[in-house]
Amino acid sequence: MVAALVGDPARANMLTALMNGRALTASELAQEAGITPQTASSHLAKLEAGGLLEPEKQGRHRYYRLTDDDVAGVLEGLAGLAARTGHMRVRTGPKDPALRRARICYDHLAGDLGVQMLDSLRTRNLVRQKKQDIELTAGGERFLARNLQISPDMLSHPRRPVCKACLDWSERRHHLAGTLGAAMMQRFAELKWAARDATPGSRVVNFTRTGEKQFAALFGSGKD
Amino acid sequence: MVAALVGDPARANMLTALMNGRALTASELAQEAGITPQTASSHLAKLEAGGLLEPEKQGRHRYYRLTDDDVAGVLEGLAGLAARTGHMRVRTGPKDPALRRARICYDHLAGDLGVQMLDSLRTRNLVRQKKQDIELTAGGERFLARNLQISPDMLSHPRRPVCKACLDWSERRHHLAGTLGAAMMQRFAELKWAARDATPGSRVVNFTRTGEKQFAALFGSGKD
DNA sequence: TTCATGCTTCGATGGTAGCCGAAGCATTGT
DNA sequence: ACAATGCTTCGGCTACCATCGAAGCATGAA
Repeated sequence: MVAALVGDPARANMLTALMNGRALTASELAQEAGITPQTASSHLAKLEAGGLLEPEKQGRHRYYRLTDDDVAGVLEGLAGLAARTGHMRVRTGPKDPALRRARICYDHLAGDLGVQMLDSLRTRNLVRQKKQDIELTAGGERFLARNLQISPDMLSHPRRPVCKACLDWSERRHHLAGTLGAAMMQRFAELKWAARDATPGSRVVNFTRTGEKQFAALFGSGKD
Repeated sequence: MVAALVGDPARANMLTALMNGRALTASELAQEAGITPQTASSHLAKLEAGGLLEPEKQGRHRYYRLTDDDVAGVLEGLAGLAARTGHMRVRTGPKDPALRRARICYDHLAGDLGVQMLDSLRTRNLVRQKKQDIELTAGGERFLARNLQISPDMLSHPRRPVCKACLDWSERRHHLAGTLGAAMMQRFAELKWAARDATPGSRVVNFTRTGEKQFAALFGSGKD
């Protein structure tokens, strides 16, 4: 089972080190986990067999990266659960500050800015949260149409909800997922407010200067 | 670490059995995992400490349920990853026929319809649930007076609460007990909407055709 | 009260998996 | 060719933890 793979501390440290989307060599991962290369080799083979990692040979190095964003998303969810109980592992969220600030979770915005955005939507009654479910209000629809040219009919999907609360790995609070979360992220990219980092596989989202200003104007809480 | 909890096969089986949102007793979970009760007890304590499960004591039974939708979501994500590598788990679906739909629990309605009724009351804010306790709202009192001719003073009792969440035997979710639950069931009988089955000792409740219609009109969720 | 049921705690056992040292390939550089 | 680096395989050791028997509580019923 997959969870058993993530359950081992050494492997968990390796996976956490890969959460920024970059690839690391086997020895780097060994050092990251505090184990010898031969032990790491065994772990990496298991992670690869479990479909969590994908290897890439380059010279005498062997680079490993997370298979895809689904894996990263699940790991983020696990980290979120762990954070709630205080039963956390040594590493608290991503150490990379850029990753902490804004990153891709599946297809929507996560990190500090992602949490901040949902907070803003909530306090201004653009969305309404009941228990786990979030729904768009009439005011929210107007807001989206006016400021981001997003209309409700773009958001309907047979099996996916428009809004969904997704537990944020680093912030330990919810950010916005669902078709709306995805659509907003896509709009940010189209407007050239933000773009995924050029490094292949990286999950960092870089905001442009004007993008940051516009984002703050729409979702800022005054202090940013 | 949370993943280590899910990683153990026995615990994984327990969690999978709880994925439908219903609650199961410790012994049922033990059987589900194929282990003895004392082993299960140890596992359940760990899952509870890890924040994945929440217990609910009822009589000499101890029911466990998943803490919230976040937990279920992460488990689903893990199952999704596992499914990609070819390792799937089968879903259990055996159980009884019409006793499951509607029956008497002490003196109130239980089964699918009982659970559905409480769900309906909750989503329409006719009752408010705080933790384990349920209380009738002002709108709920109006609703009862108008549709079932039940007034609040009929419900007061020295030792019994008006509303109480009772864990449903077949659905493993809450239905409504207390003096209100009893009064509503009694009213259903008086209105000839439903009656206990004729066979002695049977706990089945049979709804008449008109009763079923009326019940659905009051508490239906659209699909029934 | 006494009995039965459901669950937990205690203690001991065993299997499994992580771990490292040493040796074995593989690739690159001189 | 040889050496150096990076990674893997092998073997044995160790520690952890799931597991169960037996006994201890708690609750509900007779």
